[in-house]
Amino acid sequence: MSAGADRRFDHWFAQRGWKIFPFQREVWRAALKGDSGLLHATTGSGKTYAVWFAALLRAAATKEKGRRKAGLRVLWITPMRALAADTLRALQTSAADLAPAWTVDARTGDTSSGDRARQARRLPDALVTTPESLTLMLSNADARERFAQLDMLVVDEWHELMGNKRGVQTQLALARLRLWNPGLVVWGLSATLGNLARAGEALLGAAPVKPGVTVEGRVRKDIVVDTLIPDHPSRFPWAGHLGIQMLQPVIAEIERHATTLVFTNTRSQAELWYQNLLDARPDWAGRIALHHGSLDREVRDWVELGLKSGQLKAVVCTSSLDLGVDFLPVERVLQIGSAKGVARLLQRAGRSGHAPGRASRVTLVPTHSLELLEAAGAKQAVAERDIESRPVPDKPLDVLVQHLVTIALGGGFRSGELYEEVRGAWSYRDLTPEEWQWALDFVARGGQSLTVYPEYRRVLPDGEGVYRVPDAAIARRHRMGIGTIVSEASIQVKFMSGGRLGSVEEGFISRLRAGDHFLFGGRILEFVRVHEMTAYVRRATGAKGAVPRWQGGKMPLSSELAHAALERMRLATEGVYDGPEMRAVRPLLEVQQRWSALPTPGVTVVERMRSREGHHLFMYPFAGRAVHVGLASLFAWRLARARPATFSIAVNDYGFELLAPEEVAWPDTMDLFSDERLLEDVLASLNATELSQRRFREIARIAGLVFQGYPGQHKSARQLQASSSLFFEVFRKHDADNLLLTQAQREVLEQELELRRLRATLRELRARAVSLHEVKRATPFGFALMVERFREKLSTEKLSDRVARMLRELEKAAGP
DNA sequence: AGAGCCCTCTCGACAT
Repeated sequence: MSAGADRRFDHWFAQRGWKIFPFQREVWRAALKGDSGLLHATTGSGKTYAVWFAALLRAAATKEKGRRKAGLRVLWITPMRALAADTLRALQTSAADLAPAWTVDARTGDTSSGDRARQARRLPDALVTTPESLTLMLSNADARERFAQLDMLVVDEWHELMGNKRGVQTQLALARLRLWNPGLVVWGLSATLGNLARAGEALLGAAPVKPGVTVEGRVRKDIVVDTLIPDHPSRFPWAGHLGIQMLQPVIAEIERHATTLVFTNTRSQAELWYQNLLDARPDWAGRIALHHGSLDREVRDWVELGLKSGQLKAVVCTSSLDLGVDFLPVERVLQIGSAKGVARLLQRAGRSGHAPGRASRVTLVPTHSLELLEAAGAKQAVAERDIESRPVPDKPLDVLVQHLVTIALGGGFRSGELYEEVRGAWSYRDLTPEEWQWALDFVARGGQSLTVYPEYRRVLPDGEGVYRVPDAAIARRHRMGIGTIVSEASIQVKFMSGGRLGSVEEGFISRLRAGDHFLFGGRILEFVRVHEMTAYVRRATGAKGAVPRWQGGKMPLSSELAHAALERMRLATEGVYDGPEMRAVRPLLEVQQRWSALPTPGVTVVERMRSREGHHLFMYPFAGRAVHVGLASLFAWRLARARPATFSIAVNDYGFELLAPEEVAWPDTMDLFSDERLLEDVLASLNATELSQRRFREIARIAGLVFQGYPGQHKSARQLQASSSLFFEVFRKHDADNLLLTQAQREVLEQELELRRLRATLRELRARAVSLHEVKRATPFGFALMVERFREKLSTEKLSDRVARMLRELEKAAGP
C-alpha cells in the first residue's frame, strides 16, 4: 500500500474522529494485492468504507502506473434502489475529499432520462446500480467497450441476493465482466449466514484465478433479544396471529422511546395494527405511520423522510424496512408475532443501535401462548448465533434463457465460447452440453413446439456463427422484460381526486361492490369503481372496512428456531423453566403435559381424538409449515391407499392435523414414516401438476415467453395466467421434455415442499420415540390446529368416491 | 381435564 495514500486515508478518518478498524485495512491490503473476497460484517460497522476505500486505493495505484484511461472503474451493486441513493451520497462525499477528479453516479430506474442520456455518452468513474440495470447495460452492443476499464466490483448485501434468481443473474453478469477483465477484483458484503463459505464461492465463480479471501469485520455487536410478556399469561390466547391483546404493552413501549419500528409479518397485519394504535391513541395522528410494499413509493418516501428527520414516533411496517434504513435514528425495534428465522431476527435487531459500538435490541411481541416458547428458543438461537443457510439456486434455465438473449443483444456470442463463460458462474458449473444446447435451441427456434412462431425465434447466427437478435421489436420487448422478479398482478388504488395510494391485488378488488369500505394505507376508503386497472376510491368515515389480503409466500419456521423450541421443551420436561418467557408459558406447557405430552428433540407426540366432527390425528414434528403440508398429505395418501378415506388437513409451524369423518385404522407409524417411494407418493398425494403450473408462471415470465405488457397498461392477472397456462399445456402435450417444465417441478419440490427437509424430518421421526395419547379434547397444541383447519383443505378421495360416501350417509339418515 | 382464534402470509427491478 502506498504510504501516501495510507496517510491520506488515516487523515480522512481522523478528521471525522473515526477509528480505522483493522478489518478495513485488511480489505484494503487484500484488494491492492488483487485479491477478491467476501467481507462478513454487520451493518453500521463501517463496511461501506472498507471496500470503497479499497477501490480508491486501487485507483490511486493504477493511476501511478500511468494506466489511467477514461471509463468506468468501480461498479457497486445494491439490491435496492432506495439503498443506492444513500450509498451514493456516502461515496460521493468521500470521493470529493480523496479523489476529487472522480465522478460517482447512480444508475437506477429513478434516474431521470436526462441523466441517462448523459450516462449513455460517458459513464462515471464509479457507478452505483442494481443487478437488473447492470444486466440491461450488458444488453447494449458496446457493453464490452464500456466496461473495459473496470477494475473493481462490489456487491453489497450479497446475502440478500445469493439465494435467489437475482443472485444468479448477478453471477452471470460477473462471469462476463471477469472474462473481459481477468484482473477484476470482486468483493461481496454479507451479513451473518450459516453458509458464508458458499456465499464466497458463488460470488467469485466456479474457477477463480486466485482463491478468495474472507475478512471478518470483527466489530463486536451486542444483540439483545427480549420479550414483552402478556400481563396475564394464563389468560393469553392459545391461537391467533394478530396479537392485538398486546396493544397496551406495545403502546407503553412506543411511549417510552423516541423512535420505534413495529415489524409485522404481513401487510394486512400492519394495516390492522396501525389502525388499532390510532384508535387507542388519536393524539398520535401524524406522529405514527405505516410502511409496506403495497403502498405507493411516494407515501413510503414520506414515511422514510419522517423517520430520518425524527418527526415520527413509530412506524408499523413489514420487511419493507428490513433494508435501507441504515442511516435512520431508530431507538427501538418490536417484532409482532413469530420472527420465523434467526437471520431475520438479527436483521431486524440491527435496525436499532445502528452505529459502531452500540448494542442492537429487538423485542418480541407474542401473538399467542406458544410464541412465548418460540421466543425462548429464539433468544437461545441468537445467543448461539445458530443462523440459517441460504442455498444457492442450481442452474435455473429460465434465467439462462433470458441471459442468452441479453448477450445476443450485447454484442452477440458464439455458442462454444458463451458455454464456457456461463459455466464460470457458480450456479451453472455443472451445466451439461445437452442442457446448453437445449437452451440455445429454445431461444433460436422456440424449442420443439414453438418453431412456427417467429416471435420465439429470438436469436439467429450470422454467417460467422455469431448469435444476434435480428429483430428490433424482439430487442425492445426483451429489454423491457429484463429481471427475475415476478409480481402478482395488482390494481392501482387512486383517489377520485387523483392522489396515488398504492396497489392491491385484483382478486380483492373484484369482490368489492361500489360503496363498500376497506382499510388501506391507514385510511378507511370507499370503493367507487375500477377503470383501466385502477381502483378509484374516496375517503370514507365511521364504519370499519374489510382489510385487503395479499397473496404472498408462506414462510415456514426455520429448522434452527424449531430445534431451539424443542430443546426448551426438553428442559421443561426436566422441570427447568428459566427466563421470563418459559415462566410465562409454563401453565400452558403443564396442561399440555398433563393431557398429553411435550414434544422434544427425542420424542414425537401423536394425539388421537374423537369429536362430533370425526376422528382426529394430531402430530407435532416441529418442522415448519411447508414440511407439514407435505407430511400431512403424504400420510393422508398412505392411509387412504390402505382404505379410501377423505381427510381434512390443517397445518401450522408446529405440527398438523388429519381429520377423517369416519373411523380410520391408524397403521403402524413406522410405515407412515418410511421414505420408500417418497418422491412418487409426494407427487401423487399433492396435486403436483397444479402446483407446477402455478410455478411455471414465473418461469415463463423470466424465460421471456410471456410479455408483461407496456408500463402503465399492465395486462390483468387473468390474461397473464392464461398465456402462461397455455404454454404449460402446449409443452406438456407437444414438448414433454421441455426443461422449463422439469424446472417448474423441481422448484415446487425444493422450494414449496422443502423436499430435503421433509426427507430429513422423516428420518428424525423414525429415530425418535413416538408418544401416543388418546385425548378427550384438543390439547393446547392441537387447539391451534383446529382453529386453522378450514384454511387448508385437501382431499385424497376422488370426487366420485366422495359423492358415494355422501349418498351412503344420506341413506343412513333417511333410514330403512 | 377451565377457556382460549376477528380475518394471515414479505421484499425486491426493469421497461416505452
